[in-house]
Amino acid sequence: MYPPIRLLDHIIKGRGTTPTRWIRCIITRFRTKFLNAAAATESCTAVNKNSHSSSSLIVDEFTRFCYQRDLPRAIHALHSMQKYKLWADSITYSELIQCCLARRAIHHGRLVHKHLFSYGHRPKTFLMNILLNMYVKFKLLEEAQALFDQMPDRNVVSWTTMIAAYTNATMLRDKAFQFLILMLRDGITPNMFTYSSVLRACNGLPSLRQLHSSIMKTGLDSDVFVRSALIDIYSKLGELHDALRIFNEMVTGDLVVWNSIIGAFAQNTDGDEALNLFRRMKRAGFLADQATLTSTLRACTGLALLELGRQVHVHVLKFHRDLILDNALLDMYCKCGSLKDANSAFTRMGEKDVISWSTMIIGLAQNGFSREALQLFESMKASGTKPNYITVLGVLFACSHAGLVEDGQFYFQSMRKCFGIDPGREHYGCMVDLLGRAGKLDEAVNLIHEMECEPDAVTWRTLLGACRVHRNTDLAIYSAKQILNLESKDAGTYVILSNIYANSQRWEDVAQVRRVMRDQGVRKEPGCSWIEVNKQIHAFILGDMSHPQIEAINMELNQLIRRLKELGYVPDTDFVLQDLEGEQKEDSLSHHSEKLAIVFGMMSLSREKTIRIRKNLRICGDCHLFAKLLAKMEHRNIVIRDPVRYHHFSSGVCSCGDYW
DNA sequence: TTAGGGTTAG
Repeated sequence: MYPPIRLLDHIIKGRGTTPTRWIRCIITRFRTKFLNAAAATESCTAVNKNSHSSSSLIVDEFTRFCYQRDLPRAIHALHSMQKYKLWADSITYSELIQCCLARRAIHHGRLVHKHLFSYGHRPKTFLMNILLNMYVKFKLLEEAQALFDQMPDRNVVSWTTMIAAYTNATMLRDKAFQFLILMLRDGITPNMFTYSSVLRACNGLPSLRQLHSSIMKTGLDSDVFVRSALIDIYSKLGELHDALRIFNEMVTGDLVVWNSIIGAFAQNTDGDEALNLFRRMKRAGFLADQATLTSTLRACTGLALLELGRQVHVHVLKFHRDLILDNALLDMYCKCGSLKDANSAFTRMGEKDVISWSTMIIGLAQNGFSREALQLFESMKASGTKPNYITVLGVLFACSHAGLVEDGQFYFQSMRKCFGIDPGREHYGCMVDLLGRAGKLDEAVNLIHEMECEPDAVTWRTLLGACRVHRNTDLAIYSAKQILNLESKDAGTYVILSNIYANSQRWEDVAQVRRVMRDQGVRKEPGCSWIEVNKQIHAFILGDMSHPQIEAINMELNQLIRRLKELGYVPDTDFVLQDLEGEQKEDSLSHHSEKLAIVFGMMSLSREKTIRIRKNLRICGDCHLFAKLLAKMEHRNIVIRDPVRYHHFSSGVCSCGDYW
């Protein structure tokens, strides 16, 4: 027998002493934890031998059922106690309430609450806190608040429970701060529990810095919970330097703090740093858990590192099924453009939630399988999973990227009625895209004017993109001006505007745009493409000659272009964003970063391997044509991921059907 | 004896 149990048995059997009910409960609880329910029952029976009154028997029986976690019997016994106006001790009730929580039995929880307050009886603060926590965990904040208002004595736990409750309710985060102030006015000192909760409620740097300095004064910033909350909130507010500084100041880690900092970089699209930290963590001797792997997968997803992602997948298999991790794995395969792996991961999932379905729908749509995405959406509805804001966005995205105008309009018009989702700015954006791509520019403009919320720069950029495709100069200039009113330093828009003027030979306007760009210090982000070869990431930037094999790559590229021209390839110079002429125009196109990356991939990877490229800007028409023809001529599979979607090139065609 | 931090889809 576990040694402390012997000692407890010694106490229980008593040598003449009768343990108080409180001690007996502790013993029963101890036995439940370390032995089993039968042993707990045995110790209750041992206690009962000393009890003679029937009321004591009823209470003891209730106690036993509570510790055995036999909810129906415990509730049944509770009714008897209620009839005889009997009460058990606080710890027994706390066991019962925890049991109600675990079984999601709110009805029984409310019954216990009623019992505790019947006949003018008032439970201790400790027990009221347990009840408070129960309502919070059931997300019944109004009931929690009502109970809190009734409490004659509120201690630091009562206040912290409410603060944590409001922090978790995103819409009510301001209340968490108000409660901290009220708590201080009430003379209650916050502790590490309070701070680790309230930190997440900070919505801006000033409030965070102020709170951080109060925490520093108490010295509680050394607490690991407070520290990881600090790292997390600084990174969520985009202050990664502060997050990393707090992390580095730490003397010893624990796993969650590592997870905080890895998650911070993975979410802030700095996957490289996240992966570096992951390696550092492993060197420091920590074993990754589900949260670590989820963040690591997200970093792979952001960087489109399929091979590394597959390695993480091997680690994932060592763990029990975890829905969040499974979803991250699914997204990784979708975003790395490997739909085959994504499909098998999706099929193998034990449990699927709205995120799993949405990830797969969006993944299919982005990879050019719009019809399949819509079919999956129908299966999702049939499975009983309710679509949300993002699911519908994925569905509309699928329609707009395949020119399915009627389907898109149907889903858009029925989303409120069928799924109870109000169309947001992003849904309108998808519709503007859908109509714009299909050449229905007037309808797209009308829709923008009908929007229930203000259009933003993204909405206008969508329209501008459609204007470029359908060569509507006037509307393009109008859209560009709308964008620049909202975002005066948007480099891409200036470049497009100057290009539109150049195509219309309006050289004075071109000069004017260039002048504004110079005066405002606007610089266009250079095109950059990445490719993973032998676990190394190779970056190609337009105009950058630093890659060690750049000369060989350029020679190979020029040769390929010559051979493609013999087969009828004509560079599409419409995409040149400068007012250059003839040969020069063609030359600036021929060194777009994705072309360099593709050629490098061809030189480095065996023919059966897919060449996978990720790039920071959208692919231009000329590179698209180049990739299609090259895929055919060289019998290669090429996948290019741009910031919006994927292009799978094979046998001279692209999965996007030249519609993007 | 009760309360706290990190992980997934646009």
